[in-house]
Amino acid sequence: MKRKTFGPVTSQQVAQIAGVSQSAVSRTFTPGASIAPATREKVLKAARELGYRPNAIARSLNTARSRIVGVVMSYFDNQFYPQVLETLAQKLDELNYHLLLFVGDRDGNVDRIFDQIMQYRVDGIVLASVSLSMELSQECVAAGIPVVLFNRSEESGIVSSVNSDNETAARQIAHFLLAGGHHRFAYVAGIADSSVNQARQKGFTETLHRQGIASVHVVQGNYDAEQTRRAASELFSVSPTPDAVFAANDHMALMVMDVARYEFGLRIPEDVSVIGYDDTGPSGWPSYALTSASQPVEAMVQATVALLMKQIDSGTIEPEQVVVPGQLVVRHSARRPQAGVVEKDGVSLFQLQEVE
Amino acid sequence: MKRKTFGPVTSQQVAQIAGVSQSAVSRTFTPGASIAPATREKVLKAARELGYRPNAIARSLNTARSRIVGVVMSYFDNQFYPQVLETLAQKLDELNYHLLLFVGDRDGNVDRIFDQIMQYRVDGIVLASVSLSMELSQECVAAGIPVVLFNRSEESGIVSSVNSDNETAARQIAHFLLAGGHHRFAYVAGIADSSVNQARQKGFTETLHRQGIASVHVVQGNYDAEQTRRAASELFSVSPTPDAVFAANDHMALMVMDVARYEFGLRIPEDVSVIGYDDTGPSGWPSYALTSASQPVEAMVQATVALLMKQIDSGTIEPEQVVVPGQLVVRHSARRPQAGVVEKDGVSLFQLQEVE
DNA sequence: CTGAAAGCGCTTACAG
DNA sequence: CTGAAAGCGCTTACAG
Repeated sequence: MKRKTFGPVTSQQVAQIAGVSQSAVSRTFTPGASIAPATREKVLKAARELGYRPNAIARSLNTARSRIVGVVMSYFDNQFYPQVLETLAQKLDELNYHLLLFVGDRDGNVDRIFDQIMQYRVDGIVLASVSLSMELSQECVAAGIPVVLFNRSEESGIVSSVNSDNETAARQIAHFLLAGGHHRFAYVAGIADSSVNQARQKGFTETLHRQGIASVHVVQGNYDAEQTRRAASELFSVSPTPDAVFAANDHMALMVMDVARYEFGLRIPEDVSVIGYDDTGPSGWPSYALTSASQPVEAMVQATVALLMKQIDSGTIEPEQVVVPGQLVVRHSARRPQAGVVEKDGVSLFQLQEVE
Repeated sequence: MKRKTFGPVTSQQVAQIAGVSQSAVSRTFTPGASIAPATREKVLKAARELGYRPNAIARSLNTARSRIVGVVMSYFDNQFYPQVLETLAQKLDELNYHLLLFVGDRDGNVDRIFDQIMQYRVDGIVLASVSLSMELSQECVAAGIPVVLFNRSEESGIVSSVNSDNETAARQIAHFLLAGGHHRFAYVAGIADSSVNQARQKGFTETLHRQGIASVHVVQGNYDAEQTRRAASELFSVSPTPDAVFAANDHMALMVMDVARYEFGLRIPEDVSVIGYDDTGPSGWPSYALTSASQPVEAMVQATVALLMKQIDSGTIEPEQVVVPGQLVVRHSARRPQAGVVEKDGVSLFQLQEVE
């Protein structure tokens, strides 16, 4: 019915040249399949001549395994995410899986993307910077597709997630600032209903309240550079001006530092201390030297991939919430407390002896 | 032979429920196929009930179009690339194409990656931060797979590429620095045999030589943070110290600025001017305010996608070398010349009246 | 170890 | 406009 055009080489063609059956060709390229060394050699030789590569698409159709993982990500200007993406691609590659990338609109228009992902019959999905609606989660479970939320979680607990210990870290930051002798606190929030923002805000403000701080000035940065600029301006415009600012992520914290220094002429940390969350590359740059709660990318990605593989291999989906511990990396953007900062492998960390 | 497990819903199942043939289901989901509205409705209803989505993998097998573009990228810590990736994913998505991401080893071990890419029968390939060997290029042409090199090129001209006008921009930078009254020039090189490095180095040094500058201190940053740190240290350690440094990209330029300021206590631009290339996000941050040659990501990606689509649609591969013009964005990391800097849409640009 | 053949889930001439 | 059927390039029981 159709005519064979001069497309890529097929196993059929290789078989012909090698003088074996098409099955033999297939077996040659299927690890563990039973094939005589001699046959194998003939096939490999012919394959080399023709430049044959097995068609992964066709393979997927039989095996019902695409070896593709769909990844939805946004906020590419926040270094944390590209770093995650790079690591994810590498770790998947090691397992011979591949990564189909989708960029999430910030509007959270997941449904359309989700539809696209599903069409490719991915073996698993990683959602970073976007959350999944209840409905879609259900559908994944029904379809038997593992999903893991990366750096976000869902209350229902119906879908797996990997996070750092946001609330604990935020509490630690509160104690760090308290111990550093600060008095007027501010919090630059991320998108209000994002799970990480909630956990960080909760840990921070609750701890402060418990320690007798009556109020925390909360402004919305929404993980967005421009909004953060405005939020920071507001922060430093109304008096009393804060002497300690915790931004829900580094991306916003760096912006806060720039606004403080270059628009308000404030010295950091003499006039105001700034702390972030993520410990991304730029935070370590001397111009910023941002004190920040680390999110161990390597460990978090490792956990993500492990979760995915476990579910793919077992064929069953048992949601798990993984929490990877992080550390408060102390640099120079915040006044240091007298005690509690320890040196470890060349970096300074804050060790909290929390007595709750 | 095989038993149907409870996987995703198939068109067959939808057909059964809708009481139509499987062909009808297929047509319903094939834009432009001839299908009666009434039939279509029945199918859509059944599809909705079952949560049916056409299997893109199976579709690819017939159409010999995967609607997948393979992208090889590295240097994720250089903001330029994530930005490119994000834009690329979005533009492809608009055309209903998808992006399979591969992370290139810095060793340039393209072959293995290439093999993987080919197995998925991608409709096109974008190589950013990695170049293709002659051999592989041939193989792509033979297989009829469009390839475009992004931000790099190949002498042979056998494969398409998209670049900014590296040499012109570098010449402009030389003139800018000359006009700014600098005398001792240095160049922080990227990987020596990368095409963009060569073009930038050539444009810069040749222009300087032609204007009577006897020597330019060239050090190797190799696009790598740590190597750049060392290179910068060397630069500022041997006297006479340069008063003008052009780094082959922003990523290195930022590092040079940090080393100059925080390790050598130099003031920028009073003691030394620094210029970069890419005009990425961090360059605009007040802490750096890096003067930099812009690479218009949007336009470059647009050109890349256009090239790809043209070749995919036509089925023929005619290599094209696209050069997108950029501009020298003037900020505060380099002394400004008396004349030539103009204000445009809120940014300062250097307009060269080159008299060659 | 090997080949013939069924089947994966679609698309698309073909004949109505 | 519609359905039956061939075919896309593989994998994998099955029977030797």
